Amino acid sequence: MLRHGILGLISNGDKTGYEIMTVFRDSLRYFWTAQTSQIYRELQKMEKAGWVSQTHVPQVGKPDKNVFSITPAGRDELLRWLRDDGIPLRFNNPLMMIAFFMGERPVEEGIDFVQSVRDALVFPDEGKEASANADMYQQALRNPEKAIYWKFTIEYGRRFEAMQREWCECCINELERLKGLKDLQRQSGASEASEKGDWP
Amino acid sequence: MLRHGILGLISNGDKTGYEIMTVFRDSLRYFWTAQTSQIYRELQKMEKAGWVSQTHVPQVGKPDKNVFSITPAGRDELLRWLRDDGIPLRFNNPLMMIAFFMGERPVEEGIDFVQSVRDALVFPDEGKEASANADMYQQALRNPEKAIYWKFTIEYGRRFEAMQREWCECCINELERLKGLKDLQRQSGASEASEKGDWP
DNA sequence: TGGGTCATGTAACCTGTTACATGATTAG
DNA sequence: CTAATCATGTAACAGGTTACATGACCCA
Repeated sequence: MLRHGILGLISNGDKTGYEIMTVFRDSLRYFWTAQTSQIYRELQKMEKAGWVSQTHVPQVGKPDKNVFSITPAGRDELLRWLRDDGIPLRFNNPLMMIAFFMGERPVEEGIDFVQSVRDALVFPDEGKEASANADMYQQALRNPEKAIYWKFTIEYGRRFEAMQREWCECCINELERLKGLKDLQRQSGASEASEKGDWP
Repeated sequence: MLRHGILGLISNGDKTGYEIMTVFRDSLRYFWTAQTSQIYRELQKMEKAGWVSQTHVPQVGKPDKNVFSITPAGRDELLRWLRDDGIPLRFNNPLMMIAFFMGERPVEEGIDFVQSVRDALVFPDEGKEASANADMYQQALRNPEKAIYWKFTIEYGRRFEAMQREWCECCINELERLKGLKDLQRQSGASEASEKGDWP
């Protein structure tokens, strides 16, 4: 996955490992993270596979750099990947792994947990995003066919975050109700209550 | 993550590696997958860490089994994890990685791609789910405080899938519009058109 | 003078995937 | 008779994380 992601970035113009790192950090971070160590390792493997070629560029006042360019074989591989590698729909979600076992803790702490999740959800300011990666936006103006998919991934992130926020609100409501029920039970003896959800 | 997930499962009752595998396969698969090879490896590490203890149980007519039980130290670790390990909100999404570079292909193939994504989204039938893991549902009846979180994770899956389906529909609409625009440009010379999205 | 940016990586480790191996019982 | 279920793993590889190391230049 990362290997092909890097290949896709280089296909939009030659890049150094450092530049690739900044694109992941500033633009793709909402769906993928990558450490420099991993990027440099993948670049070496890609060169061995013949997908990219490397040029050493001496610089003055800055460290020298290694610029990577895509080869014809790399272009073939990029298209093969996009065509043939299938659709990955299920991926591990560590947030749900934790949520699944939250019943081990008291209800009050469960409410705190879901509230922290909700508060941590802040979708990026579009103005900031634009300035963070100005050259991507420049390219987009010249190439609407690529820009449309970049917009799609941003939109996906926006919707995902909205969905999660709504989910948090419903969870908090249900947990508050359960808490109220438990408080009642602690005061009186035994009691029954209707168990109906908030869910549509 | 997986290590603590396994610990959580064992905390709800002693289990063999095989049983843990079936729970991941039948119930947790919507947010986490795990291979048997990985489960057995983690169990050995957990025993070395003192989180679980292992008992060899000879059987007749079936292979012998190793049953794992949680230790007091394991219970402490489970609660520590749930309390202190922070909230993981960003995780790599391979679907978006592919979508981001789909502009390398012709618009028609982009439409096919998004349609395949949409068609591959099928949320599990709740009736089937219930029968797949009958003992979990039995436990849920006796323990509503745990059951509520299990319901939350299922609900998250349902909402996530609905969100993705809507996203696909919007993408298809926009791509069809772009395709129409390109067809027009191919017929006549140059032309302008308003670039406004479907997005709210 | 101290922190940020540009620019490169290595080493060790942890986590996840794929492929292989065994072997009895049971249900169709 | 054949496929699935129960039940255990190992080995090799691929992918991701953490920590460390270097060094000049520029801005406050």
